[in-house]
Amino acid sequence: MKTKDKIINESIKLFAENGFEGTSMASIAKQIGVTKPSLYAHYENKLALFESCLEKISNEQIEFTTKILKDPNLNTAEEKLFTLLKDCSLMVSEKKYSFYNRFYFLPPLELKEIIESKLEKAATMCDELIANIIKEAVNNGEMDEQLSVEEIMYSYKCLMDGVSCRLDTYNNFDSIWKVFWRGVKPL
Amino acid sequence: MKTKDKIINESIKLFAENGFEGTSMASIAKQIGVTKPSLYAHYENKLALFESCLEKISNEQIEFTTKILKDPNLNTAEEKLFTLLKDCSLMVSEKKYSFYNRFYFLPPLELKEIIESKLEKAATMCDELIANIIKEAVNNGEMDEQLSVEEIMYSYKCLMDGVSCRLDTYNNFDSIWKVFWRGVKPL
DNA sequence: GTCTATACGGCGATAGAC
DNA sequence: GTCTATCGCCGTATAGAC
Repeated sequence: MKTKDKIINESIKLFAENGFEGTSMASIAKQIGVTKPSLYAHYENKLALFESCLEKISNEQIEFTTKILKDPNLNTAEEKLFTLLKDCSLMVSEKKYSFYNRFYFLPPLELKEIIESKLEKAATMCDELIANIIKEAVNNGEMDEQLSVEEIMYSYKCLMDGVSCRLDTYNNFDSIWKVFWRGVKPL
Repeated sequence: MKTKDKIINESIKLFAENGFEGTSMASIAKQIGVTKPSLYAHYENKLALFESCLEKISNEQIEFTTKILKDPNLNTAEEKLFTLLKDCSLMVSEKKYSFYNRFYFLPPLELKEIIESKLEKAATMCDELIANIIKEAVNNGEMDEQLSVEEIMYSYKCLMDGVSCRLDTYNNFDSIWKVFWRGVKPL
């Protein structure tokens, strides 16, 4: 792997674990096995490096969500949405989704606008994909037509936020899913 | 208000907004209108100040949860749990619950153990209070007896985590609550 | 592109006068 | 208890040799 790619990959992990201010250029360099100034040969400064991380994570998030929700092996909305919930949570342990969550939920004030602008596209696209699944499920009777798409959407996204901010507590998703599904299926 | 109390109150807000490393002693001093060394007359160092914040927040969290769940004006489990969910979320904008969440969900690695030990009591006590409400509701038929207390507990706590980590998205709690309650009430 | 050496600023913390 | 002045450290970032 090229140095530039190593830098990005390790930076994502370190930023996810320690935050922006908690991650020093020295610690990134050490992790890769180069010296600090080498980083500046590939990225103008710390902020530029961080922005590249945001872009990579944003693209991966879209790719990941699309792959699951358009997977031909997953037939029902229930299968698709459950798999997405579970896999997002598993991604937290790979330090990728936790990067997304950390900076989405708790952006450092001075980076807030940059982060929002870089992650907005992923957030919008993923929301749209999920909304389409829900619409279809309401129409074909898999979910209760007495509920609006917005109501289901808010609930599902709340589950996603909940499970992804505290992984260890939710090693068993089945309970959470059971209650949610009782709530959205036709009575 | 005494200087010592001013320090704690402003520190909680600043730590909640900017994290531990993102909050300098200088910024706390400036916010209060004193100089940096004055802080050290009241707290031994930055960590000791932070630990005092943790203790205050932990106590307030217990007090707050107890007040709602034991409120004689709230009669049903549904009223109590809905009120708790909503008010926790509103507390985020007062920078108190967001302090709790920030350090509970994303503790800086070197402070992880200290934070857990200081917030453990609040977490355990609040969980117990909630579990009792749920048990009672399952027993008196307000919730479906085919669901276990654990299943409902996981789901409710997931909602709490979800709504409190992203306040702006959930200004309308009714949708989320509607789906949850359909999920737990008797069929 | 990578290194050694270094500039410069902000940080936590302290000394000592009032 | 509060201040001014200052220390030592570590952070980002750069200069310049190889």
